[in-house]
Amino acid sequence: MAGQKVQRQTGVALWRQIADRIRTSINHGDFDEAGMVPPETALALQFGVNRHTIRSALAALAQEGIVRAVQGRGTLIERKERLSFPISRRTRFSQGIGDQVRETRSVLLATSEEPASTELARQLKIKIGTRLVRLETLGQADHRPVSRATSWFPADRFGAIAEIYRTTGSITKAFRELGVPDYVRVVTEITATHADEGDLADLQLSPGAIVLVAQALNADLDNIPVQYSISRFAADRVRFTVEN
Amino acid sequence: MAGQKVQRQTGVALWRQIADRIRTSINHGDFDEAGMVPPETALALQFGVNRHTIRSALAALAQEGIVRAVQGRGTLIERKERLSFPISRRTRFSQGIGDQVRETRSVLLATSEEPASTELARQLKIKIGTRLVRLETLGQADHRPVSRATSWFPADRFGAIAEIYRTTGSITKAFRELGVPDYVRVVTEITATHADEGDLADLQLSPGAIVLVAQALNADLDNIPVQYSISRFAADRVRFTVEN
DNA sequence: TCAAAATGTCTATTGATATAGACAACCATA
DNA sequence: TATGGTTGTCTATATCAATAGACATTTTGA
Repeated sequence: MAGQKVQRQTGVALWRQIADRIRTSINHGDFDEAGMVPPETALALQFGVNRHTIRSALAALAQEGIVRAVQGRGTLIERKERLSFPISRRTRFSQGIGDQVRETRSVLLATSEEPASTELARQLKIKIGTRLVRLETLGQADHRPVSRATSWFPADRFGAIAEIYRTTGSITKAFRELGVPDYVRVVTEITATHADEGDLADLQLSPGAIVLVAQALNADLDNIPVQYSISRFAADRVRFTVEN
Repeated sequence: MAGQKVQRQTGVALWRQIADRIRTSINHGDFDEAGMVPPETALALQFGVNRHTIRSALAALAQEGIVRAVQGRGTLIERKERLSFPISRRTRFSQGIGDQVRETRSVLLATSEEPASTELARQLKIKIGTRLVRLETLGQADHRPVSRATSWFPADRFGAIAEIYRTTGSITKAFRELGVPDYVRVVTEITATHADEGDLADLQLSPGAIVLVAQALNADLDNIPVQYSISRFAADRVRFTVEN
């Protein structure tokens, strides 16, 4: 694997490009045998840059907690992870990744009531201006933030959902208490974009990082829409799996 | 929309962060009424940076062909597009986006024959070392590159697929000629990452750009795997839609 | 036709990024 | 314990990124 090129004068510093590539390689398992990253001098040769530039890249990865440099020995890999997140008719946050991590948790960041916009009314198949409950939530796996989501629910049926969610930390349980024994995923739209200000804060990312955006519509068993949500996932921590 | 913050000293130049945000806004339709981007002075105020920094961002977008500055008038939006790409049991490249653009085309970049790696053997449910045909293809919509894909097919059944694909430009037709009247998508894995060197060239992207990566397995009607592919899409040009 | 508003161009200065080289400090092991 | 390989630190220099200000050029519309 000789001479991987990096692009200059593109507005993305070399150290950041290299940090992104090394992080990808770690997640891909390229250095699993040694359990550590190649020496700085080797990386400098490989990427065709100065050793100091490599050091900047590794310092950034150390800041993220991905590697740890030990003088005299080398740079050890501390953590590698990319959770597989299934998307199916029965998509649930905690269930889907439950067998991949020790602990999943969901935190309510904020909630409010607001009238349905044109777009939300179209998605939820209701009239514009219908009152909705909005929930801002943060999904965590083993105490590391994985996703942040904004969800809307018709207020007439689910006015109390925020309070129930706050105590149970589960949408599924909240639905059950409010007379929806089961629900299914109708459609999911997936895009990718750069992390915005909120992503950087909530998901603990660095600028230029990527988020996968999933816009989803859930309906009850009578096919009546019950939830529309926009979830943003740290792209280097998750992968979506669509089973057909 | 006042005072959107940009992050400093993160290895991503301010002009690039701002270019990415403006591109996203354009694709989101934020400036559709005017058909043009706000004045440079207004953007400078909004992002809290110098006007020259805004000009660098707009120059980058002009280079991509997304906007065009006209002295005395303003900066016009030239192009906005994000194709919707359905993922379902019957996912096909050209069919899926056929009604959204005037012309879709698929080009064969390269082909070769190679033995199955451990990973490919696992996916295609064959023995390691089984001979495979590898196809490198480029998908275009209205003469703009949208995706690049690497596909593998068992060589015993599909040894001639490269030649047929080269003339027809269609996997579906090639399958049909080789005795596979129909096929279905078994599973799709979706991730997002930064564009690599090949993406930049083939998809005409700039560094720091995002690609959506879809790893897919297709099987014939007897549920025997016929194709494993890794497709890379320019994230700002497509969106995946999962119908459940 | 003039003025306002917008983009285009130029100079100057500061801080971040990248290269280059040298050497210190530390670890593993022969 | 001596040696080779590794990370840590320092100085110096050149280029890119960002700010600041001034003014020219073009378009639009009052």
